[in-house]
Amino acid sequence: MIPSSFFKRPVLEICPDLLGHFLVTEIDGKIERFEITEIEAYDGPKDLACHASKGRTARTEVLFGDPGQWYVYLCYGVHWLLNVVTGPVDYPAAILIRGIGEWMGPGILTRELKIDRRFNAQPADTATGLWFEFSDSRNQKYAFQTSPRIGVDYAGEWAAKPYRFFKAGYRSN
DNA sequence: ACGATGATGAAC
DNA sequence: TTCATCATCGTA
Repeated sequence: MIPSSFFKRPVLEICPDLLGHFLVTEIDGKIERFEITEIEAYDGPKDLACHASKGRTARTEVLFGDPGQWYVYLCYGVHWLLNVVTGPVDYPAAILIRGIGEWMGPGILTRELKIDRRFNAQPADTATGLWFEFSDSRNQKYAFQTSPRIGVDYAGEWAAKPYRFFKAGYRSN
């Protein structure tokens, strides 16, 4: 299991290290592993695309909390989106999981993995039934590319920042 | 290109 | 309490 300490550092530093490793589910005793192929960084109070740019509210409280916890919210009233909170401590940032294995798209993967608000503010560990694992060693590096984030055109200059990370060949659009 | 569908934050 | 907005997706 990837320990919470892995997430206790700047989000832009974590993203390249997380690609290629695994998101793991345990549902009804059955364990499944999915390679992480596409993610996005949401980086702090000044990032207009980050929900925490609205400040500390009931919804964003988890972003200010412990690194390594899940942040799950309902998007467009339709899809649950899965994020993991990153550090540093008291700095509101997170990584959106956009593509895993065959499932491309942040709303599709949560539907397939039965992820909803039950996971919000829960730790990413085996007790929760949703966690990360290193594919080989924690220092394994995988080739990746970047692009602007998807669906955040409203965020001004922040919309153009290359905060989307994806493994080569796994670009979903 | 557009509608579904509901939580959220801000205004009133 | 009302209103605009929104880290998407399937159908057309």
